[in-house]
Amino acid sequence: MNIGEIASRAGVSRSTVSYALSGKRSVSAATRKRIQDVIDELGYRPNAAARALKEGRTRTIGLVIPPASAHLTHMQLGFVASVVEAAAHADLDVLLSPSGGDHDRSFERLLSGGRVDGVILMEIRLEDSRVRRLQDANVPFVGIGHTARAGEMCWIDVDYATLINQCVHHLADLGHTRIALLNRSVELVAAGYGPGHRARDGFTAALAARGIQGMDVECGDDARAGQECTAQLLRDHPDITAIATINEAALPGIQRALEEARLTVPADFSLTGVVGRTWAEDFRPRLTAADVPAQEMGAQAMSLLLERIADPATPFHNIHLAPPISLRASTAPVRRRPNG
Amino acid sequence: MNIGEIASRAGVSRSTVSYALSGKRSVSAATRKRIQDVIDELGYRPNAAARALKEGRTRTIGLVIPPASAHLTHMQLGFVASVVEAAAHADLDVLLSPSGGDHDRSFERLLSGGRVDGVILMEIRLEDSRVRRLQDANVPFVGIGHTARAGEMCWIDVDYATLINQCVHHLADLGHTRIALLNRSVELVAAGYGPGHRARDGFTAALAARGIQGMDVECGDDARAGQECTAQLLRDHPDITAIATINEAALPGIQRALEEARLTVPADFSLTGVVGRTWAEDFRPRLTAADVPAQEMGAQAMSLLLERIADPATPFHNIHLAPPISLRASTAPVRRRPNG
DNA sequence: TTGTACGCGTTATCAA
DNA sequence: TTGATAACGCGTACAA
Repeated sequence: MNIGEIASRAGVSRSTVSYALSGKRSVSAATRKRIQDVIDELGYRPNAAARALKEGRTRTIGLVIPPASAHLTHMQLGFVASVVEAAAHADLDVLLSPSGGDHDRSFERLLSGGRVDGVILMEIRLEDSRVRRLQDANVPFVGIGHTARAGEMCWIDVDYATLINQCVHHLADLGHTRIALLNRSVELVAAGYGPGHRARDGFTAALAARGIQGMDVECGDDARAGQECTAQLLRDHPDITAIATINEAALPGIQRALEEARLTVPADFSLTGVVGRTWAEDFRPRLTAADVPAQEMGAQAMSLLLERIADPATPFHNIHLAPPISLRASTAPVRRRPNG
Repeated sequence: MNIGEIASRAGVSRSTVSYALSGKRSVSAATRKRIQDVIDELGYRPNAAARALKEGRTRTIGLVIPPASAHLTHMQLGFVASVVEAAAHADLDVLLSPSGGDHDRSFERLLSGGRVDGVILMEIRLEDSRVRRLQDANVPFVGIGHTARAGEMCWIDVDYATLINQCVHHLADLGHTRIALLNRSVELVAAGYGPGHRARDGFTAALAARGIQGMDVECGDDARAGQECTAQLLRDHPDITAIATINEAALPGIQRALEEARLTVPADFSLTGVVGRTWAEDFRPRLTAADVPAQEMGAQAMSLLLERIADPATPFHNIHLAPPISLRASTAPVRRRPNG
């Protein structure tokens, strides 16, 4: 079922069929209808490979996700979902590539096989070899997240430093003077995961500004780790009255540990941080937090990418989102605890 | 940077380069090394479109996921992750297609554009027009889930009927006589979502077998809905002592509602069902449940698909998984409640 | 080991 | 203005 088949059945030449489909030459209404009827009848669609070969573009974009994709957070999942949706909207297909290591076959295929017109890169490290590879391969790309050298690429990111900073100020305003930052996993932070580092920076800066004490704890990206870390934290520092976190997946565990310690949120203990919007609203009590608009970010990343694909000389746009902190029900003025 | 470039730089013909790469003809060691050196130096990779055009296969498989991809459950996410991983392992790329409605452009592109060698279809309904479309388009495919006519396609699925049946028997053995099934969302069940229907069938069958009473409740796929449904359920049927569920996303909400009702799991109330393994283990108390091995299922679906692609005449394999119920800490003998 | 036809859609060029 | 012809993109595999 190729264009020749359609042409002969419609009694026209192959090019006429092509022109009728693309509209790059006018075709008489009668002929066009005849062609369209045959196409509808046979369910013909141009072969993607042949078209890509000729046009030099694939109408496909690559989405590079973290390798341990089983552990995608809700926020990351929100990115994936919104990117896929935005792509579908632009009639683009999305090729998924789980990548991380340097010698990644699937990632290399994306780059040098001409499989995609552009790439969206997730979970970027401060030093990320994939960025260099993409630059060298001359593939248009946009990061969700960015490297240490902000100017070297086009990206959209959450301003974790500012947001965690604001969280701490909010807690300090409520009278909290012992605050913990529950960060992402040790491995991730050690690997130079930007949000982890920037959250820490914002945290210490705010602590210094307010002259209060805090501790910074790395925590695995799951509920169990959240529970253990929080329990440990409460044991080691019983005077803590609030936690700020960027570790979405740990939240249910944090909550369980607080319950086990007979601490009610927000009466006895305040909880805030940076999490995806739906997550914050689904949580009980509803979470006072900076709501990351994962949905819009994916869509924005896609439009940045389309712009780059259309004109690779476009200057690098850098979008640093600092969504306002939504006051909900998980923070309250500090209350002196029995033993505090 | 195409094969001709490599050929001329290595001083051989294009076909020699091709043979050196594919190994389908022997090439002298010296020549092969010369070619490989040039390839390594320039980072050449065969153009995917040209290769697909000639070979008639794309080395890409399509993964059709539910459209409202923002609401993927952990289990579904596990499928996606494991499929992507299995594909990467087989050096295949994965094209993601969010589909659901009948007029889905991305889905249609998969079918008739020759973009993929095969398709893995998720979230199948009892009557699913996409199955017919795939059959008509003659695209090898494997379902994670299956339609009402089991024999018409190749699939791998969780035997919800049997598992929920076993859950009820387990609860009945513990003395529970008032049990609720917390199903997936009304919309999903109304749309003919198989697991919802089969879970209900297994539920009513087991109730009848044990001569006990139960109620079947549909519940939205999120924590909030879980909380509301459970609260409502406890209000309407205060004599309920156990819930079985296939609604993973509702679990945190179920738990919150139980807590609010001052019911401790498992002392006052038993909770069980069919959920992804990691989810069951992360839950507190650890969930007695049929652990769906989402990871292995994705990998198995992929190998079924590879088999079908290799030989489309392969008889349809149907794999109905009924993983044993793992006894953990969320079910216990019924305890007469104050008002019960 | 090399030359070359082929797969298929697109588009420049030529013809009517 | 519309239709037909042929070349092109690139890797593969048969014939030489």
